[in-house]
Amino acid sequence: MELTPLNTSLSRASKFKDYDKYDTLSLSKCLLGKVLVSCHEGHITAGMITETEAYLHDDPSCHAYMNKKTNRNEAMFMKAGTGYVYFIYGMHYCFNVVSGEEGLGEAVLIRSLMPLYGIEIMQQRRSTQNTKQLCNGPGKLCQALGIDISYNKCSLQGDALYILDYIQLSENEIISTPRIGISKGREFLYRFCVK
DNA sequence: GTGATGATTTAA
DNA sequence: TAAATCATCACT
Repeated sequence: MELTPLNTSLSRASKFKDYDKYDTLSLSKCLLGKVLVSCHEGHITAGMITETEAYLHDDPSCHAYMNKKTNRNEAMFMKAGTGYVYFIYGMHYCFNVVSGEEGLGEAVLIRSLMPLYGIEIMQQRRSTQNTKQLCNGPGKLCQALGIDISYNKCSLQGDALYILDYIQLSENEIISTPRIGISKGREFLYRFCVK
């Protein structure tokens, strides 16, 4: 697929708002093909979501498993369409979209993007020219889009970080596999990728 | 206060 | 394959 500049189809795309209309697994698939946009320190960067993972409330690998609230996972219990950002391995941020009923504790981890806009800024932030290496990992895409802990608990219906409708994918264009980097809950096929 | 751990990335 | 690197969490 060719990279598309923001000034054509994206400028006419509408902001996705129906976070509370989907259960978490549906939202994980629904977000594939949409575009995550950040306006950070005066720069717009954006990429199409190509990989997601679902974290359900009754799933042992979920930060909110057993309805356990901690300082870190507080955002997961907020309403669908809230950003949940956490810091891990002493150096990386991961970005999630809170989903499901408010108070339930579910989210969709955004694992990979196809860079679409602000690629030079992403290259600067990531310290690499290699476009394929800009957003192909949860920590990488956060660095590329300037997503840090200040975006935790932000509304994704605002102007700083939001999602645009873009490409509508069908079920047979999505593949499901076990999630990456977890020790529990490997039996669930909760990782979704664009074929 | 202490110690183990982690939804990762990078370089070797 | 292993090191980097530290906030977060549970608690000897």
